[in-house]
Amino acid sequence: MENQPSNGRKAIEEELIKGRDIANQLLEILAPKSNTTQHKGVEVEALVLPFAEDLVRKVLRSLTNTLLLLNTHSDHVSDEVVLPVTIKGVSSSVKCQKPEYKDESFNAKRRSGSYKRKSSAPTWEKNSSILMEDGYAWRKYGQKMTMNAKYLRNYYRCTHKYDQGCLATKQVQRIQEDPPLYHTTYYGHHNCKSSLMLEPASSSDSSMFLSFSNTFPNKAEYPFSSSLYSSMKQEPMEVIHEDHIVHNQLPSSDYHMLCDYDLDFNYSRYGTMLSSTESVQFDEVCRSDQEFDG
DNA sequence: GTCATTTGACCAAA
DNA sequence: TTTGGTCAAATGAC
Repeated sequence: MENQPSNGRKAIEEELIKGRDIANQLLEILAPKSNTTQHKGVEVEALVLPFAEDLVRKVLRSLTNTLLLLNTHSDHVSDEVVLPVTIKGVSSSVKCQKPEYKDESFNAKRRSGSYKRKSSAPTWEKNSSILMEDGYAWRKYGQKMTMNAKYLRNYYRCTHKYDQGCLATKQVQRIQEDPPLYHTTYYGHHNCKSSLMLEPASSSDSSMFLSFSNTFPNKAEYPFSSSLYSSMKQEPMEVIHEDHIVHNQLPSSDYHMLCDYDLDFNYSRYGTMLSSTESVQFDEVCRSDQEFDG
């Protein structure tokens, strides 16, 4: 970051300050400020949540803009957890290419010629001690035991691969048992409109790039990063907080994850978590080993 | 009925 | 030939 041009650095600082301020506002709203807030219960939540959600969106936008700036003005992000790289022949900052396939080629059973191994260069990689959602709707399409790995590798594609031609995929592999450590590798960029992350920010052209920018560095470096949690159709919601996975049955009309930013302040302190439509009591906390252990 | 996951098979890169 | 990524039928949940 030291090498940022002054205008770029200024813009980054502004974005970070903005994000911090909005996060502070959000914290004030969510923090149990007084008894009056508490005993009003549900009505207060109903009033507060939409505003809180709006603030979170602003925080996310600000932070993703920051990451955009970082990637625009720097060849690398100095972080050992998130490794933005470039797909072979495709800059990470350009919008996604159109899907290679045509509609007619999608008809059905192509058991030949469709197993091309992807480029060995991922778009993003990250290691995380917690399993984080990333703001996109993923559909698992396979799992495999790989060489030199103790655990299954899980393969996910964007849910909108077929309806919007989104070619983004990711692989999640548990690499360590205790403490749990997961390696997530992203390939390609989202060109779908599955996420609130695509809500147009000030610079609309960045949306494609931002689609993967939400893999923030660790929270130690970005203490004001925020978190919403996901809801999944047909599956108990998994929220991992401090090495725990919290399962909640969240009805959801769409297989749509909100975002995954790891919130710095302690959610368990408030006993609730936020989605776009509801807050859910944390009443069950358990460690889960089942998803990636097969 | 619809949609997501599971899982064995297929296929191409290494 | 081995390994890894993807397909698609079977299955299950809602």
